[in-house]
Amino acid sequence: MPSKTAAALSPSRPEDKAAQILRAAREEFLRHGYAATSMDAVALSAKVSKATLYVYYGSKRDLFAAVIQQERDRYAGSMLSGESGREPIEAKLLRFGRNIVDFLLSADTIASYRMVMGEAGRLPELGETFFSNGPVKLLDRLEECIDNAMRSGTLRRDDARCAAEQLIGLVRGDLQLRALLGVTDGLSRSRMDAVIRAGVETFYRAYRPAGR
Amino acid sequence: MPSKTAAALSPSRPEDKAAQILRAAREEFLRHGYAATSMDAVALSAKVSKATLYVYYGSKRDLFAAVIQQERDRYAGSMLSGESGREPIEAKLLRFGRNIVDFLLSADTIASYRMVMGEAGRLPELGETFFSNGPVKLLDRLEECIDNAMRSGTLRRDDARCAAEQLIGLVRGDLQLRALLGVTDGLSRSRMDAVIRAGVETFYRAYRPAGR
DNA sequence: GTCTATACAGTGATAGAC
DNA sequence: GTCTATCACTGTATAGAC
Repeated sequence: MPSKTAAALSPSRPEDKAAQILRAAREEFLRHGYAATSMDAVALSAKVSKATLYVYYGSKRDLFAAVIQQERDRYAGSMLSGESGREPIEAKLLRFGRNIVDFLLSADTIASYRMVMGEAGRLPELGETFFSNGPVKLLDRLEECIDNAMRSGTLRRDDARCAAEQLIGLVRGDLQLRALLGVTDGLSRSRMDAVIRAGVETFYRAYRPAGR
Repeated sequence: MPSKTAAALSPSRPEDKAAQILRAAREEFLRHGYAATSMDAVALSAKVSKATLYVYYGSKRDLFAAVIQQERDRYAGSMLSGESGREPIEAKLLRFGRNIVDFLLSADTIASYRMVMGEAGRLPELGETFFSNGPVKLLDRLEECIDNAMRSGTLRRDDARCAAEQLIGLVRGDLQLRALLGVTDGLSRSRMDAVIRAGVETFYRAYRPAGR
């Protein structure tokens, strides 16, 4: 009963070892970036030996790719949910804006943007998958909401996709850029909310139905 | 007069050696990022020995900081100039938008954003100086232009700073994000111009004077 | 000031014992 | 499958000749 039971008899880790490694790798890559993260550090953080690590992920690039693949899924959250039909459109837009900015400025999101952008020049396919499974998903959902509002006459009819991009651009302002560059001032709660409210107001001025 | 004349007698390099090193370092850092750039590569590219390199810049971080400091100045360009008073406001806004997007999406700008963002988490003061001497300068100039337009009644009176941020956010759309992530499709000239025109239109809808 | 040569730590990746 | 020990290599930084 050597190998088989030995594996079954280590019950202190009910979860898969691959997932354990992936979690550690994610943390290290997010904190230090790709090039500055060593496989030693990942192995140490995952509490496995480096050789074991290479059993699951053939190379550092493979491991990084797996982390990115996993990261994109965070966008599938319930960012735009909770809508009740009776809610006034401006309140709804404001809620969307706040949720979107909260998400974009969360420490994890900022760190993963930095991580992917830093390597996008050398690993372009990773940037593409991140983009099409991350930001695009968010845009799709927002477009749908805006399209509904346009069809119901709550917003002026126009290109919903374009409007969704514009709403994001407006509420984002320079907040995301500041966060990505590590500029902490100008990111107070009050200023963030002021930017979001002003963005929503501008959006509604441009997209309110004629005569309102 | 050994050392003094010796320096004067190497006429093959009229420019300062420090500048020569800085140029090479900029190129390497922009292309490969901070961690993935070796001092060997910089020395090779600058055609000096590594020891010489360490004479001028005490460490790799110092050299990187010098590159960032230099990079911020690229924003001082004539992005918003060329304005003739008679030009209609919409045409002027469109010109601004095109110049801003052209600048933000240029290969050099994208590379320097990636470079600074990638290290902003570990070298926060660099991100701050880059931001306050780069993007903020652009915003200042745009604010001034919009403020003038608001005072002259060409645009509705409101917070000019906020409006300037919003105009940038609108014309930027997802173009900059795409470029930073290395997503090449969706960056055609025609789509870029469509995004910019739509952004300017939305901006003007929200900020045109009442009754126009 | 500039070079060659090198110290010394750390890198990704692997071999072999268990 | 997992570990320890090690490989070949590259990294930053410096000493010493000129």
